[in-house]
Amino acid sequence: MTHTPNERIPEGVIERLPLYLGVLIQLRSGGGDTISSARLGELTDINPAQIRRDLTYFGSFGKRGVGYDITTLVERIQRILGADHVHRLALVGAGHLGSAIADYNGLRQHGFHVTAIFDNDPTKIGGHIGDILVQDVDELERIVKDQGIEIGVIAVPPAAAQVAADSLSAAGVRIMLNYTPVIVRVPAEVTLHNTDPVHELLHTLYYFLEDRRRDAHIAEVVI
Amino acid sequence: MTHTPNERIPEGVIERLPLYLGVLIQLRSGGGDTISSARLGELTDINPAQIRRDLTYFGSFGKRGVGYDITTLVERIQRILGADHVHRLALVGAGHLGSAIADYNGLRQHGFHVTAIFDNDPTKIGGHIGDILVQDVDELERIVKDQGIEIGVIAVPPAAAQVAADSLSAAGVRIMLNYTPVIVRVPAEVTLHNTDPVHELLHTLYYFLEDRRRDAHIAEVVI
DNA sequence: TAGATTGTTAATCGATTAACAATC
DNA sequence: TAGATTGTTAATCGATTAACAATC
Repeated sequence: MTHTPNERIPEGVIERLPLYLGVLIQLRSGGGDTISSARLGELTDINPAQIRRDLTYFGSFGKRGVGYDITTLVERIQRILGADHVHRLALVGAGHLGSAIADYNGLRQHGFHVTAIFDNDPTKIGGHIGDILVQDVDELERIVKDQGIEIGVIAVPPAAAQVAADSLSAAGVRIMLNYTPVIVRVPAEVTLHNTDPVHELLHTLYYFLEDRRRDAHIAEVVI
Repeated sequence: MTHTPNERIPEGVIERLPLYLGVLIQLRSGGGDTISSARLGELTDINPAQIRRDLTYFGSFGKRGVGYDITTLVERIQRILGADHVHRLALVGAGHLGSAIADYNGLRQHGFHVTAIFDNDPTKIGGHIGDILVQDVDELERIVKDQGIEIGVIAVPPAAAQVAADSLSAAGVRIMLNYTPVIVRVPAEVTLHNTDPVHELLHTLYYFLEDRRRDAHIAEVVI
């Protein structure tokens, strides 16, 4: 074991682990027992050498000549990512986006339990999403503290994003997902992740256009 | 101009451009006229040298000693990303997620027009989301072709994801966003982007836990 | 002219991958 | 033993950043 636990783990590794995990869980439920890095590479479109390299940051989980035991690998990756514990989650915003997130079964499968939902719209407060009560944002700080909620998901209109982030910070939440296009400011102790469908569309569009430009260029050269 | 148009552009650059664009549009609507890379760096948490480097892949848009003209820079980045044209978009899935995307104003601001929405649920077909009619997925291929839709967004339950992708491919869609945890297979000519909230949560959780582990370690050393 | 800030180079840093010895 | 596949090294490749000359 040359593995140094204090070595810095590249960001890319942490982005790929959830991908491996998803495929492995699917394989496990399909009754698979072992898998090679070559096969996992095919299923995820990732270079097998990279998969092996990624895993060795955390230890050696495979058997030479055989491959990786799927169940063991799932457990190891879950432990690495913190998905071996239940994490309570508060949703701010009970609109369509909030509902979509609350209804998404994948969360619970990975230990993320939506425990509270907040909104400021009196017509929504008191209602339910699934079987979770929608509560007043004014109660957020108290309820989040009481229930020991660690994660906040911001699914409100853009204008309300910063306020939501501030309430969550005040309530002691240290992990936030922001589904708003707004750049939200949070204290240093908060780990924040932003997702904006527009960014993803623009990003994808660029690569599509680049392909088309390249094809056009080739056509030109041929003519 | 040392700028070689055929030089390969790093992925990271294309991920940052939409971020710059968002901030610049905000600044423009706030009445700003020029901005320095230093200031833009503060607003986006990105190193100013990197911002300048990123932009020079596409030309030199600034004035030494002055900075960048905001309006010009917005237009340049929009052109680079393809956001200077209207792109028609079809939404597959009229549930909460589909509704959230259809209602999101940011899309239209960047030239993405949701032109058609499809579902297979008879109770949804014939209804409206905003002012867009929900149509039968069986009609997808014909309608997408007729309307010249270029982009497909998959917002269906996981079990229906591959079918949705296949229909979109058959209809000639070359850009897809998959909001499903399923790994969807598409022909080589399709540019696909995947988003899964679970991946984002796991990713964010890891960094949070890492911080906490580091703090614990420091505390240990101090004691 | 003095001050500011870009554009660009070169150095540094980090991530990916090919190759192969270890070993099941 | 022969075949397979990991774990690990070292080479390659690519991205970030500091530094500074160019120039507004």
